[in-house]
Amino acid sequence: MIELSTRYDPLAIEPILQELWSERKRFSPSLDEGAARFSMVIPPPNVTGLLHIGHALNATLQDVLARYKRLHGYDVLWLPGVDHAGIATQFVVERDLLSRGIDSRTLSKEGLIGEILAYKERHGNQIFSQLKKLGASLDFSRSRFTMDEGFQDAVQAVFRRLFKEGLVYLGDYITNFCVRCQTALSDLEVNHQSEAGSLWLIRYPAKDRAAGDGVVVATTRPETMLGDVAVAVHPDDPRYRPYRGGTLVLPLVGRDIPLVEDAFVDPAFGSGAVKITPFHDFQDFEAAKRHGLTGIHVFDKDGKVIIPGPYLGLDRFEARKRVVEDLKEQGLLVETAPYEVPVGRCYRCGSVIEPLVSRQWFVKMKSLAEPAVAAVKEGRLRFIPEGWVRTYEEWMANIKDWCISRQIAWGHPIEALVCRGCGSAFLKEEGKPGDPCPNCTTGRLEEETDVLDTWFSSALWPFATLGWPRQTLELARFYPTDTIVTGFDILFFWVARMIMMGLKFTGDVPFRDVYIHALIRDEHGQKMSKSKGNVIDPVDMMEKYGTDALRFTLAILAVQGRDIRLSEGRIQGYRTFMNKIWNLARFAFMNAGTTERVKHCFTQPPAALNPADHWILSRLSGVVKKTSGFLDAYDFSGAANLLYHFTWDELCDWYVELSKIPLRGAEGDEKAESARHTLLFTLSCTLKLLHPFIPFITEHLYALGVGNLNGFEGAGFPDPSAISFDENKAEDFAKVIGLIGRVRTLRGEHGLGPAEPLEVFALIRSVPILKLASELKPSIESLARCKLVGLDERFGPEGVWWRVSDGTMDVFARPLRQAADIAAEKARLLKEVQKVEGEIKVLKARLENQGFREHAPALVISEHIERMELLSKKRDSALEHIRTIQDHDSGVRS
RNA sequence: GGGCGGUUAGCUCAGCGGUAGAGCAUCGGCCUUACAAGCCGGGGGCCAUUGGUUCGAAUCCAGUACCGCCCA
Repeated sequence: MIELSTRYDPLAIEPILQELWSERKRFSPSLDEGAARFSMVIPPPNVTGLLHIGHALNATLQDVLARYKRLHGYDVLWLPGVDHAGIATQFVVERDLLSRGIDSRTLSKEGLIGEILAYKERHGNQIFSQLKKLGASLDFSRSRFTMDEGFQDAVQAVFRRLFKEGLVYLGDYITNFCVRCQTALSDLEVNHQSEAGSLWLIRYPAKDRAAGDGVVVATTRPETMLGDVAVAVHPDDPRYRPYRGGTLVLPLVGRDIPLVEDAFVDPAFGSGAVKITPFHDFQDFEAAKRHGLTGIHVFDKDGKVIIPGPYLGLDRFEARKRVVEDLKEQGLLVETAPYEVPVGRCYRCGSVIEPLVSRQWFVKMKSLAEPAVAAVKEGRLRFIPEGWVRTYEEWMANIKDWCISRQIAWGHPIEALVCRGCGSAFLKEEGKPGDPCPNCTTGRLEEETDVLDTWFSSALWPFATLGWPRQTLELARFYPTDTIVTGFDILFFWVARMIMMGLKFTGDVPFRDVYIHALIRDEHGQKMSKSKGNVIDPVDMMEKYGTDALRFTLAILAVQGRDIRLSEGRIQGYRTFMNKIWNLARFAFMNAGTTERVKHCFTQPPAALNPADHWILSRLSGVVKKTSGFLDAYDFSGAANLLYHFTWDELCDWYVELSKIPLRGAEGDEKAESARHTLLFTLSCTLKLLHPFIPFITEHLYALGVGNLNGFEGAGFPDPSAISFDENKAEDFAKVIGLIGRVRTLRGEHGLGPAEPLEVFALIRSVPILKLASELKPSIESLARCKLVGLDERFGPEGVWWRVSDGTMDVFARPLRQAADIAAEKARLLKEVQKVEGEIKVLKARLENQGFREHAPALVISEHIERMELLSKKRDSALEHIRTIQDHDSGVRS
């Protein structure tokens, strides 16, 4: 006999299974040609990263899919890996060095890379062991790293081809520059937000006019005025007509600058006149181009002023203070007003971004974006939920060239030679450093020292991890992958770029389905952050409540199209569900006898069935189909909810209780045998259904049941067509459940404790159900805690009873040790009549409505009529009963 | 400024044309030998607001208000 403790202790079984799973390489694909394949790649976390709750959600959902597909017989590859995360990793290591008193700027590039590699050795790949702890069924033998050797080949092959096709170019443009990280960033790597600041109004005197005459310019960044080359106003703005074509004198500098007209100026902003600083503002850069103006560099890469004069060498923010002071002194500062200023900050370190003009590498995006949009339009690739298609298309339609060069040490090198003079670029093999530039007379070729944006390599993830550019077996079998599961925060960074690169370099989409899940917030909808102290650490949760409880919580909360609010209480709540499952198995095993018999019942559907067996198998069969439906549609929450309620409300609360009666039968008793078999079989199917969500407890229990450590290996998903039962019997049985429920309600509503003896009489107007109720007398008496004293098809009992009806069946009950309280019963019945009559009124009005009878579907009308009849009978029964007890009452009194 | 989403029970959320649901919380009764991390029963909602479409709207459409996110 299999014995279990009374409480489920996850910590006692999880480590053992984890160990077993990795030892046996259970999660490597068989590569069996005969089997259908299913593949996913994990969104690679940062190499030095730790598992946070978002990773836990992401990995849980993928694991549900992977395990579900394995149960369905697919040859599954779920491939793990990590991302080198250039800026983020270098940032972390530099901070670590600084805490040890080392300034990374004093190190050579090689020295810094050495430090990063050392750090990676110390802290890297921790996330893999955390993913194993989570039960993620990844094939760790195929782990990849975006900087590993094969990946380097892929990155360089892609760069080379894009370069040869003219899709990569080197140019002087304004880009977002982080003065802390000392590198250019792409548009996406800047977080834009509003911050409290000021709007300054500054008078720019008009040249050759009376003192005090001039144009008042509005700006949020006065320090950049040192590099102003013009002032712009809207062409239709009447306020500035008099200054048209005029010249202004730039304050503090004394340089002459023109007044230009440009429709990009918003007349409602400040004074309606803005300064043009081409080299430190994106809009101004474009405007200057339109007006043929040349820009002036104000700041260097450290954010310090480089213009000779009193401000030389000052930091941006210091320069701002000094400029404002000086303007005030000269009487040119008209006004300072509080203003919400749009500020761009580095998404890694949070420093204020400085737009700078510099020579950077770019990828031309337009021709890459077009096929990527078409792939979605043509349905070769789906977004789930599909609402994201619009966001995707919007971004793709307005896509800008992608700045891919980064001035950091940690990343894939840009293997190119550049001429500092004319800005020409060549592939590495086209020359060598020191060669004279073929395109100009003066320059010499130098090796490019910039590295590629991390996302450049991440964009190749789905195919580079499978061996591309080599034509490997894995690539042939598992590409395109089936599904990618990710958060919407990296839709542009990553998903869109993978689609573009996949199409460009493999000729096919990188995945068929993109499942986009929500971000996790705390229970009040706040973003989790260390500074707020509201972070829920998945590893803590696994240790406290068990991994399955955490996974189940995440899955059941994963509703499409809404943020997930997570509280520890929810996880605690689902821990009780794990305990419920444990005890369900405990009960089943307790009553099962030998392990041989358990194994048989676990794997073979029962043939001989009791009435309750028909019912639970019918329910089970429906649940199997619905679970598949939910999971095929990525409705994780729907599936988890369904399984939760089936397991708890139907299997545990009803079937287990019902099975106790036949299970009391002696050894060899047929009814006992059927119940035992059905219970064990239903348990085994339920474990399979739940397994994708909660792999540890289910595998442990299943392995015990079948007496085989390999658990679900080769078990297969429950097959509804193999479960036979009689649907009519199942439906009749549901009525008997209703009868029991009605007795319980009467007992509860009259405040009668479960120990108080109760007599019950049932008036059932259906012969088959009446017969079934008679057959199930012991079950009814046990579950409703009563004595069933009578069953009749036509007449109720004599005397004073409580009575409740659902229209088809009237249930009478009365306490044995006390008189039935007539006043209370009357009050209860009156309340019921009132409620029922309210409903009848609504139904009647609808049925009498001509339009309803003409337009509503026949089924809906017949349902209304049926319901109306039931309610009427219910009401009549109650009214009749009120009369009966009244008569009796007056009879007693007279 | 453009786009997207939300507003349903005290809290957190399902439902998305045909009788308003769940979990938690709450109230009443139970240690009924699988489970007190449990069992049985109950109460609680003009489905933000205004219009429209429809025989019928929490559900579809439009506007409004508030909340949130993304892009400029």
